[in-house]
Parts: sequence; C-alpha cells; structure tokens
Amino acid sequence: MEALSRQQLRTQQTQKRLLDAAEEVFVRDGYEAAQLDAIAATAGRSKGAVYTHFKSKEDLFLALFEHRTGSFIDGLVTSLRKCTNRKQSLEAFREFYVGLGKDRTWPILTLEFKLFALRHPDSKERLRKAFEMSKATNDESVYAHMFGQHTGQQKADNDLALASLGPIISGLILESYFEPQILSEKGLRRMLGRIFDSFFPARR
Amino acid sequence: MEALSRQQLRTQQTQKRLLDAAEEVFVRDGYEAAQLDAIAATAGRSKGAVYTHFKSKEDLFLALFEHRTGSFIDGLVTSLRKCTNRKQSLEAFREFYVGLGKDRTWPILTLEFKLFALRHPDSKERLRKAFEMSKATNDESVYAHMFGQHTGQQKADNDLALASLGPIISGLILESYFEPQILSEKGLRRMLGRIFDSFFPARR
Amino acid sequence: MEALSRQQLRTQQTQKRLLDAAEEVFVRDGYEAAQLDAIAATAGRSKGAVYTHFKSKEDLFLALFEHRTGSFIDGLVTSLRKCTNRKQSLEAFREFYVGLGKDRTWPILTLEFKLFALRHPDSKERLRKAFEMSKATNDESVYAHMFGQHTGQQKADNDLALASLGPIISGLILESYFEPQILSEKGLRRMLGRIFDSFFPARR
Amino acid sequence: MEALSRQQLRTQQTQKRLLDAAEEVFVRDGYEAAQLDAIAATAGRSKGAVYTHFKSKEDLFLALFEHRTGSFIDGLVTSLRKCTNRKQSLEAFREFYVGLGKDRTWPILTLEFKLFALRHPDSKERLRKAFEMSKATNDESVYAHMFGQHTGQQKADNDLALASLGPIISGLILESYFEPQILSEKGLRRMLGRIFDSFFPARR
DNA sequence: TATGAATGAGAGTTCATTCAT
DNA sequence: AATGAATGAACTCTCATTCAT
Repeated sequence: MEALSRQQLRTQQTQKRLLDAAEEVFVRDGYEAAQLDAIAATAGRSKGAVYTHFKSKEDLFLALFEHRTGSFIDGLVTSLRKCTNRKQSLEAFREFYVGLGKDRTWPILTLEFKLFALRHPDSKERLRKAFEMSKATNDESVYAHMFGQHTGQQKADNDLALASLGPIISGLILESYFEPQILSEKGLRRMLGRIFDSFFPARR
Repeated sequence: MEALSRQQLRTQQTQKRLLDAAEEVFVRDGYEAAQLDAIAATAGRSKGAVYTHFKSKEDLFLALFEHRTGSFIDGLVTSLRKCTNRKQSLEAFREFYVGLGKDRTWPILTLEFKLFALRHPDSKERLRKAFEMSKATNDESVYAHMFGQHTGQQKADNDLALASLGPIISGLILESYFEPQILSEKGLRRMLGRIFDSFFPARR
Repeated sequence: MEALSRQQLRTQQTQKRLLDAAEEVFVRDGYEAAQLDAIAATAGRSKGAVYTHFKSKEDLFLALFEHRTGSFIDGLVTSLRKCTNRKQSLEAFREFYVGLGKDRTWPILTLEFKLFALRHPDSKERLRKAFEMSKATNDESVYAHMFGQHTGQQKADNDLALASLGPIISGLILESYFEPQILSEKGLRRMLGRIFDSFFPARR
Repeated sequence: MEALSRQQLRTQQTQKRLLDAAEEVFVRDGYEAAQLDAIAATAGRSKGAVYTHFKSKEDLFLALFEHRTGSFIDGLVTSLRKCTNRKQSLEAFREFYVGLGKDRTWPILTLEFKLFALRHPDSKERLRKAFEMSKATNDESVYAHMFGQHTGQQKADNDLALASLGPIISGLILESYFEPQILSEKGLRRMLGRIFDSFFPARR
C-alpha cells in the first residue's frame, strides 16, 4: 500500500472534518437552517473548501448520509459476525438496536434525511441507493442466520418489522426531547426492548 | 351569543383559510422551506394578510399546531365518549390510532413541529402547552375509563406506551414514503395494530 | 383616463429610476461587471426593489433594451413624420443617424446587448423581438417614402445598408474613445456622413 | 542562437497553448465571464499554470492582445510586401481587409479588448501601445507606398478612413450573428467592399 | 514548471418583515 | 382588514488568486 503524500493526507483530513462538521450542524439545525458557513467554521475550513469537496449543500448532505450509512452497517455487521448461533445473533441485534438510543445523532439524521427525500423527489435515485445500503439485513446470509428461512407471510412480517425498527427509534428519540420525564433514557431503552421483543420473540 | 358582523365573519374566514393553507404548505415543504408567500397565495390572500392575523412565521406555525391539536383531541374524545365500557374504549382508541395512518398530515406536522421545538428552545414555553394538550389521556376520567386505576410500575408503563404511540406512527408514516412496497398502507395498519396490541393487550 | 394613485405613481417612478440607473451602469461597466447593488444605489432604491420589478439581472437587462428600443424608434419616426417628400425624409434620416454620435449611450448599449445575445443563445427568442422592433424601416410606408419602391438587387442592397448603419456607428463610437485625435466628435460625424452618403446617394 | 533546452521548449509550448486557449475562451465568453479554469482546461493545463506565465487574468488578456496584434500586423505586412505598385498594394490591402470577415475571432477580440479598455482606464498605458502597434499603416513607408504623399485634409481623411476600417468590420461581424439573412457572409463581404471602395477609390 | 486544495471577498438572489395606502 | 412595493439581512455559490508540494 502506498503511503499518502502529505498533500493527500491533508485533503483526506479536510473531507473528514467537513463530514463531521456537517453531521453536527445538520443534526443540530436541520438541513434548511444549516449554514455552510457554520459547517466550514466547525470544520476549521473556509466556506470555499466545502465546494472543493462537494458540489453543493445538497451534495454534502447526501454524501454525509452515504458515509454514515456505511459506518452504521459496519457496526451492525461487526456485532453480528461474532455470533455463532441464532440466539446470540438475535441478542446482538437487539443490543445494537436498543443501544441506538444512546447516540441520538444517527436517528435524528435519519429523520432529517427522510424528510429531505420526501421533499426533494429529484434526489430519489441517490436516496434509494443509500436506503438500500442501510439495511444490513438485506444480506441474505445475515438474515438467514438470524431468523432462519421463512417464507410467505412470516417473511413479510419479518421484513415489516425490520423496516419499522429504524423509524420507530427515530420517532421515539425525537419525542424523548419533550417528555424526558416519561421517555427518559431508561424509559426509552425499556420501550425499545419491549417493541423489539414483540417483533422478534426469542424462540427457546 | 352575539351574531357576528359581516366584517368579523370575513376576518374569521381569512384566519381559517390561512391556517388551512399553512398546514398544507408547512407539511409539504417543512417549516424552514415554507414561504409565507406560498401560504398566502394558497389561502387566496396576500402576504400582508398573514401579518394581520399572526405576528410572524413562527407565530403562525405555533398557532397552527395549537389549532390542530384542539381538533385532534376533539376527535379522539368524541370517539371515546360513545363508549360505555373499558373494552369498547380501548377498541375505539385502537381504531382511532390505527386510523391515523390514513391522513398523513397530522403525523408529519407533528414531526415537523417537534423538530422545530428541538431547534428553538426559546419557544419551549408555548410548545410545552400545546404538547400537554395533545395528550387527551391526560384527562384522568378518560384515562381511568380506558385503563382502570393503575399504580406504580403499571401506570408508568402505560404512560410510556401512551407517549410512544404518536412518535411511532409519525416515524412509520414517514418511512412508508420510501418503502411503500413493505410499508404499504395495509402493512402500515397491520404494524400499528401489532404495536398497539402489544402495548395494550385486551384483557378478556 | 384614470388618475393614478400615489402608490401607483411611486411604483412607476421606481421602475423608471431602475431602468435609468440600469442603463447608466450597464453602459459604464458592461453586463457582467455591472452590479445590481450599484444599479439599485444609483436608482436610490435597495437591491431587493430590483427583484420586485424584474425577475433577474438578465431580465432587467433585456427589459432595458426593449424600453430603449421603443424610445429609439419613436425618435426616428417622429423625425420622419414631419417630412413631406423623399429628399426631406432622407435628409432627416441622415441627420438622425449622424446625430447618434452625440449620445454615446445607445450605440454602446447596443453593442453590449449584441455581445450578450451572442453569448446567451437561450435568450434569443426575446432578443429577436427587440431587434426586429429596432428597425423602424421595417415599416413599409416609412420605407417606401424614403427609398421608393425598389425590387430585387436594389432592395437587397438597401436592406444591407440599413442593417449596417447601426453596427457601424457602434463600432466607430467605441473606437473614438481611443483615437479621440483622429476620431474626434467632428471626425466621427464627418465619417458617418461619408458613409451614409455612399450608402444612400441623394438622387437629385 | 542557443538551442532551447527541453524544459524551455515545454515552457514555450505551455505559453502558446495558454494563449490559444485564452483567445478561444475570451472570444467565446467575453473577458468578465471567461474563467481561468476554462482557459487552463482548454490548454490542457491546470489553473495554477496560468499564474506561472501571467501575473493575472488581466495580464493574460493584455498579453493575448499584444501577441495577436503582432500576428495581425505580420499578416498584413507580408501581404503588402509582395506588391510592387500602388494599385497592387491597395488591392492587397482591400483583399486583406475584406478577408477579415472570414475568421471572426480577431474582430470580436478587438471589440472585447476595446470595451475592456473603455472600462479599465488604469490599463491605458499598456493598451495604447498595443493599439499603436495594430496600425500597420503607421509605418510611413508602407503608408506612402499605398497612398502616396498626402498632405493636409487629404491626409486627415485617409487617416480617418484607416482608423475606421477595423471598428466597422467588428461592428458588422457582430451584427452578422443576428441578421445572417441580410448580413450573410456574402453580404458582409459585399458591404465591406463597398465601404472600402468609397474610402479608397482606386485611381485609374 | 506545474498542481490543485484552499481561501475569501463578493456576486446574484431570496424572503420574512414593514408600512403607506 | 388587506395589499404589495420596498427593505435589508442572510443565504448559497463562484472564482481569481495563493501557496505548499
């Protein structure tokens, strides 16, 4: 593997900084209210630098989602890889899912992104791709290993449940900002656990 | 009660038109991207008229939420009032809840509003009030009629579930725009039913 | 005729001021280098006011040309209308044409506009129309009165000459900024006269 | 004369490429709208290379004009050198002049340059020099050979005519883009011929 | 010499808000 | 109550220029 020149390192670092800053600002302020200025400043770069790396605000937003989707999947897959049987897998999945409540960044970003998609149908092409990627369980081997071979209605129900997990956690996390007494971190975890177990009852 | 003069009627009508238009546009475009111009045009009024009735864009947005919250509660309470026993009440509640999936306006507006609140802590005072109102089940008599007198953990769990219903439906409806194959209208209803039943198992 | 309200008067006045200012700035700085800021300031209005009256910088530029084309034609037609015979008409036309050297605004604006058109083919539709209008002699009665009824080659030559007058004066006026010793105002007029007479020799 | 090193050759080539690219882009887009990026790309070099060879965009523009002025003069002088008598010279000059209509690059560049000068008086010093150079007929021997020894008014008229030729062709070529029916290439040549002959009637 | 990432001033444009009518 | 011309701050995006490599 080639060593990167100092130039290339700097470039890579800038990109990373910009993405990190973008995440912070987009999540904090929302897509529309987020200012490129603020993102650049947070990244310790100038406004112009954003345009060296991304075509537009929208492009930065989408790129951010793509990157983070990648990390998200990696995290999940890593968790699952260690498991040797179905029970372990399911437990790891549950753990991962319930744990999402800790860092609120990803669920809120997800929400922001889907609202964006709803309102920018022209970006659908690119949106779809990232959406697809974000479903680790699209991987058949992962799927089979966790749930076994379903068919028909069972399979459909499972898919329904899988598709619902993310949106549910996003909704609940947003709510937890307003009902911290009821939807405390603990309450939230409890809730997520309950929902998960009702979706995927552990079969003993 | 006084009869309203024609002037007052017109005023009232303008207000109603503006609120309807605001709902349409805020839901469609989101708070930030929504243009007062567009709202006024949709209402068949001019931009200036908005300022006759509302102090600012934010004021219009908050007023809209307050109004709609009222309607929302009324709807629910009306449904429940007809019920004579606990089972009926729960069934009516379930019906109402699952039925929310039909008109996506309220769930998306709710989402939009909570994101707004998240990002405008200064408006919290006013936000809180509307949020409180939006929980019909705050009404003790309604609550008791549906769930009986709980105490301790049971009560807490029930509250958790009640607080979670709205956010969950919002999240799922948003998702259904991207996975219409999986989260079809039917799938959505199915899902909501499953979740409801796991939260409030009918006690026979 | 209705009297205009004070409001309408102000609006009309703003439009006029903006067009005057636009002319001054576009001619002075060229289309690209002209700043909306400068135009607005020259008009004693804010930048935003420009957008109340015109869709964009380009729109303002085109609108300016259309307006000025109108004035230009009016001036020429007025000159010609007084004439009772061909000789007089031709003389008036010559006068008008040679006199263009005095106010350099129109010829430079014309140049700027044609360069713009050359580089913005998408605006051609609108450009064409204004160009057509700018040829007073498109009016058959005017034409016939000045040149009589030509046919064939004579007509073609006449049209060629008519189409050439404007561009020639524009080119010469631009040049006169660099060779004021040779192309002095007097020299310019002399030159224009010579060219005119070679194009339209007075037939005694 | 030293042979050039490979390094120097490359440098020279880059300079040539940049000038060629600059001409293409400046003529196509105009000075203001021309982007250094586009010029560099057209030359197959990077933006930075421009700054190795030229101090600034303006410097490149002026350098381009100086270079092309040189070529222009060379072309004319070469044409004239072959001539042995006045009639031939005049005919060659006419040919050269009328032929300018073929490659529209030089006349448009000329126009662009003069407009630039009009709007950048600070560059006048440098501008003047290039302008002077562009008049081949400043060379007395050339002048005398073509027109003989004039004095007084005749001389002044001749100079006027000489100074007018360039601007006229520029104006007409620009116009020919909009009235290609009337100012077709053929019509243009016809026109130029007519004007030339009225300026410099061949004396038999 | 040549690159291209980065800068940063400044452009056109948008839009919530104001105010004379 | 309603209009809509006008404001002006703020936005995204552009691009000539710089500089480390």
